[in-house]
Amino acid sequence: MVLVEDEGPVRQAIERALRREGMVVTGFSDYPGPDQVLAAAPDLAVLDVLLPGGDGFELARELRAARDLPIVFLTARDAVEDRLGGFALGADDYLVKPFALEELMARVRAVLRRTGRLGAAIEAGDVVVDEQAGIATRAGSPLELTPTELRLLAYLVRQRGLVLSKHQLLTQVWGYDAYDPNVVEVHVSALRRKLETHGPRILATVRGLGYRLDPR
Amino acid sequence: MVLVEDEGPVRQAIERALRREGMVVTGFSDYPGPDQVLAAAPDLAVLDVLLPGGDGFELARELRAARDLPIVFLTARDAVEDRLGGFALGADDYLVKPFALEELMARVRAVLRRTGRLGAAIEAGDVVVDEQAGIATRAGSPLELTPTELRLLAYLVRQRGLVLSKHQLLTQVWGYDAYDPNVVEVHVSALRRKLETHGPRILATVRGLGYRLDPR
DNA sequence: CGCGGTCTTCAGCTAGCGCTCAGGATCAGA
DNA sequence: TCTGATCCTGAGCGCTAGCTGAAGACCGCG
Repeated sequence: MVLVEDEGPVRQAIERALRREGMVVTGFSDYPGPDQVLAAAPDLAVLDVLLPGGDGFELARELRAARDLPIVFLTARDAVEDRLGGFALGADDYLVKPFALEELMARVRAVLRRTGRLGAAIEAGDVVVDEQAGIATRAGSPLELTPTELRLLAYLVRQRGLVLSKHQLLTQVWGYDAYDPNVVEVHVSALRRKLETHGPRILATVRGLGYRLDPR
Repeated sequence: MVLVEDEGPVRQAIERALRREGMVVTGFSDYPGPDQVLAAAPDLAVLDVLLPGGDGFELARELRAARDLPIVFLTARDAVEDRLGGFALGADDYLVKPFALEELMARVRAVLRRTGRLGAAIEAGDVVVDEQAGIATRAGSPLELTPTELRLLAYLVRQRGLVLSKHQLLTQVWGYDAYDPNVVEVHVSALRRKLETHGPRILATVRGLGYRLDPR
């Protein structure tokens, strides 16, 4: 991950957010040479278009010439119209300032997923989940999970150790707005049954708060 | 948590919702000085953009200059276009009014999680509380606390060394308006029983005034 | 159109939790 | 030492969160 953005606070906020997702971030505050960028061996570059000492589009062109690197642009409003010709130049996505950090995160994830550079298996204790492959195992034994159970388990594994409210699970795993706690309860129940055929309970209920996956 | 919102009912609703999530909320109904805000040592600020006597953006700029504080804006629809343009990014997230409370909660949680300020355990002496994980320990041993006891302990830890009146605890921990001192007494009693299985008394009664957690 | 698999809804049950109450202990002041 | 106020705490009760089996809704597929 390479990030080029001249405004300090903005850059820091984005860096923190990306690191939070487990990415390795190299930040530049001024126009770097293509060699500097490529030295970081990034999977993705996030470039501000307006840079002191250079132009994000020009940098992108040079990077693209060197190797196939997904690029997301950050642009000021008026820059869009003029230069969007540069979109043809191979931006995988772009955001118009101002944007919420959440928005950028979503785009970055999407681009990485699309370009197949987003990680494979994740694990917590003896539980391994490969969402891409649709496979989950515990202590080496495969778990026969339904799609929903797999997404649920994957989310729990990613957030292991944290209490996740049912509402949070509904929005994150199901994409629901409505709040029907029982849906979660039923799937947790089913997931536990399958998990616990291969070991002790690791998916704990925290009454009044939600659930927590305890890695061991 | 600092919340700046001039409409009383809206502010109260948000405050209650945030407190239910275990956050300590300081609310302002009119434009506060940056010093006032920072005095609350917040992990996050939720700012209305349109304020009597000032401008949420200006406040945000001052806060950001003083320290690295995540900020979520509440904006009226037309305000977005006009004003947010100049502001570029800087906001960790923003919501356009009207919005569902749940929506705000989700954003706040997301921002806190991302900025790593949630799940950071707080401690006083040998007592450690991780509200995000729903776990509290004393001298390394886990305390089996009910949700209410956990919230109570977390608040006490955050305000360690200060005398907290029962009324204050009721409003901050329970979100009550009514005043039934016995409710607090009963829960303090239960909390002490659990705390004191792993060490001496650290939760002192200050007769006529309230309680105080004495770290050591 | 029927079938298998999956997800959701429903309803009954259980147990933990928070609150109220009351009796006793403790404290401060006279 | 007496007295009233304050605080502590065990006991009990109602409520609700959570669990789960079963039935109904839904969906893709042949």
